Amino acid sequence: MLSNRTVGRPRLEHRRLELLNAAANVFARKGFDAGSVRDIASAANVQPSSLYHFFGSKETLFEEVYMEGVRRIKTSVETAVVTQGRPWDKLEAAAAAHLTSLLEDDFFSVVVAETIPKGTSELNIRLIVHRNDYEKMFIAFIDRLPNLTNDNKKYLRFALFGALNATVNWYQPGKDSPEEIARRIVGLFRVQLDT
Amino acid sequence: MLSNRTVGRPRLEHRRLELLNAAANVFARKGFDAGSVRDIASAANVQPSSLYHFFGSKETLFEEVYMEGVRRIKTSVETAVVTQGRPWDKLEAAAAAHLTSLLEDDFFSVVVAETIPKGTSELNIRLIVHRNDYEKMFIAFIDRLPNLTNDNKKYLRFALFGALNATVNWYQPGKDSPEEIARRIVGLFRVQLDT
Amino acid sequence: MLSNRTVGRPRLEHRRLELLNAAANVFARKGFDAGSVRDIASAANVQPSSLYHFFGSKETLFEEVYMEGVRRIKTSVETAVVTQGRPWDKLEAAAAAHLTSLLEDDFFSVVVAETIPKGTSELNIRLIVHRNDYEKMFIAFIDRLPNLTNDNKKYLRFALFGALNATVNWYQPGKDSPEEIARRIVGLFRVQLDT
Amino acid sequence: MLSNRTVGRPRLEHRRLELLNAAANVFARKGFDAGSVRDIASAANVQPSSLYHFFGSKETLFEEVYMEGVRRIKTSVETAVVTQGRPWDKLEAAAAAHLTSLLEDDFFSVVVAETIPKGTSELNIRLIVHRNDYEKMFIAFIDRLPNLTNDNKKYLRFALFGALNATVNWYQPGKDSPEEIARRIVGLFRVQLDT
DNA sequence: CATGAATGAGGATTCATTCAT
DNA sequence: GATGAATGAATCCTCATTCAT
Repeated sequence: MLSNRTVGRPRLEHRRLELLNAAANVFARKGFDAGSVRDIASAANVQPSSLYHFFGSKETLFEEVYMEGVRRIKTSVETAVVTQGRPWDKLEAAAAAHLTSLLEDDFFSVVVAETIPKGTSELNIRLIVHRNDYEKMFIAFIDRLPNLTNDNKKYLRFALFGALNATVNWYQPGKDSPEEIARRIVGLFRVQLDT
Repeated sequence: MLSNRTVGRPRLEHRRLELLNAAANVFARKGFDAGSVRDIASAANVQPSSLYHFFGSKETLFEEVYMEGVRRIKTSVETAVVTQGRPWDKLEAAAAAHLTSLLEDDFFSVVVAETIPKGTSELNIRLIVHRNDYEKMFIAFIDRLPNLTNDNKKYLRFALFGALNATVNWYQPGKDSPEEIARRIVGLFRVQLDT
Repeated sequence: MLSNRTVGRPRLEHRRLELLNAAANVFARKGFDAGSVRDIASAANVQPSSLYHFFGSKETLFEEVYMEGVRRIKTSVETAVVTQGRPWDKLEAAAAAHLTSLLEDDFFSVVVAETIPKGTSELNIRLIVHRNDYEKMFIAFIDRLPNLTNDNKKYLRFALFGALNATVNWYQPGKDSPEEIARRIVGLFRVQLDT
Repeated sequence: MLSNRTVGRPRLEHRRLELLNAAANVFARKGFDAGSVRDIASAANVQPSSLYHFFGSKETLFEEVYMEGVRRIKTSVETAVVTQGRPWDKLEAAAAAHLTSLLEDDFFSVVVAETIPKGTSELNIRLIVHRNDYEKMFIAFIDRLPNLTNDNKKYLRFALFGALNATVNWYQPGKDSPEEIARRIVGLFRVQLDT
């Protein structure tokens, strides 16, 4: 027989996730500054004060959304990559997974893509750590590409990330799919070097 | 020989420009939402109410900063490009000018680079118009590149803009110069086709 | 016997009513424009921001005061009128009740009497609706007066309302009572026709 | 030959009158509190600071408008009255003139009719003095009515003023004319006593 | 005479957050 | 666990007014 307190847990986690979802939604649409605690609470059909049972502050709430976003992209990229053997194929698959997360309604990932933490506030520094955690994966993929100088690898990484994350600004749902976009963008870099 | 009709003006415009500079500075560092009118006023050693002598609202102030940013990048790109003859060289020179504006202390340009207007607020729609005005220039350069399908041109444009604008997130003043960065990034796309 | 379903409520409504009272007081003394949210808050020993817990805006707060004012006059007129049988007596009793509300410390009624909504702002249009709701009662009393043409009824109504509401400008507490004033004013119109 | 300084005067007075007109217009439409100095200045195509060449403050500007309003109604009532011989006819003519000023686009008179000064602010006390100056005229007309007790006279005055000034709230330009309205309203009081 | 520039006080409202219930 | 109430600081902006030019 299970004890009561483990029976109660899933309920709790469920509530937490609801709030997190609402927060992701709001932050993805409005950003950290313009997305208010009130917005989030009302999106979750809850009073603002209730949020503080689960999250210490707006900042930590944002951080949790951000971390969850990183986790999700990471997972989807990891999954996508295993089926590929050749380095450039791996990179392309990773890019496709990255874009799919970003462009198809996963608000958590959108928050990660749109929030480029700068400055030296404590929050931002923590966000950078989370983000790096993810970007390391890409660095690894790029590292294994053949025939590239270290410098080229560095610039390829920056350019690829910039190009991929910018898609949120021009992507149009009906048209080219995230996979297609990934193929085309990676293709721009790939042709010349993958010989 | 100077014309008479602008005598006296510079003084008047001077104050306006000071305030505009302060605003550019604040908006570049904090963004539209987090950059408050108070911040800007105190950066200009002025009372917040004084700003409203020159600008009708925070939004129009931001818009003016944005427009000035667009104007500056545009001018610097136009200037940089004339000395180049071959299409890829033109593009590289344009990218270099773009990055120089962005990365070297020109807050106006930074505002343009970091503000990617989305959504349908009236302000954002106006910003998009200003921005398109500038991007058209780049489209023209890319259009003249040889041996590229229309699709490739489209993706090249999106990827290049994404890669260039993302530099603000990782650029470090002491290291590679904007020109060098531009050369490397354009180089990633260039090699294969520019033969 | 009290029902259970409102147990606990009075406490909650109590606070709201306090604020409404403070607002009525301020609006009655200074009017809508000159009566500030700060005035009201400090009259209620509360922070201005606390008002927004109960009322969405200064306008809706005012509207609630106005509606409550209408409700109170209406109730007092309805009560006063039932004891009277003859049409002119009914009208006089109504006028007396109207003036009593207006002149004796009921800030809510004073707000109604002093705010003559004009113009086409959304607030004013709503106020007119509330006011008409009340004036309809008087129209009914006047309608039942004998020996009056429709035109005379119309002018009697306008003149009587004008005369009654203007009393707030000259009424002096120690002197003629509201009832006496009502009797005299109605008497001016009454003599000739009530035969 | 006229000296220069008397030649210049009319110009100045003309300007002053323009500003006064603009102020009357704004105050009539919005009232003292909601009508801002900016509103007035822009209605007069002038900078706010320019107003202070002619008027010491918003309050004194309002007071001048008010005084001018009183002067105008007074004049028009005086003129209207001379052609009448019988007391009730005089009163009716006065009421007609009063209403004509009020209802037909004379913003100055409207300000007087709509501003019922209360309270003990210095401005309001001065306004009351101006207003009394005018009301004395009406008191005189009423005083000469035959067969009325003093009390009746007092109430007649208050009621008549109330009824007349309230017309601004329901008057509709196309319908009954001010003269007609005056005739009807005075008629309500007149019939019974003018025998 | 007119005004552009500036101001400090105050306008209504929203903010993230706390806490007793 | 949830919330209604409250808060103080901050939000953008408007106010009437002053004064050097």
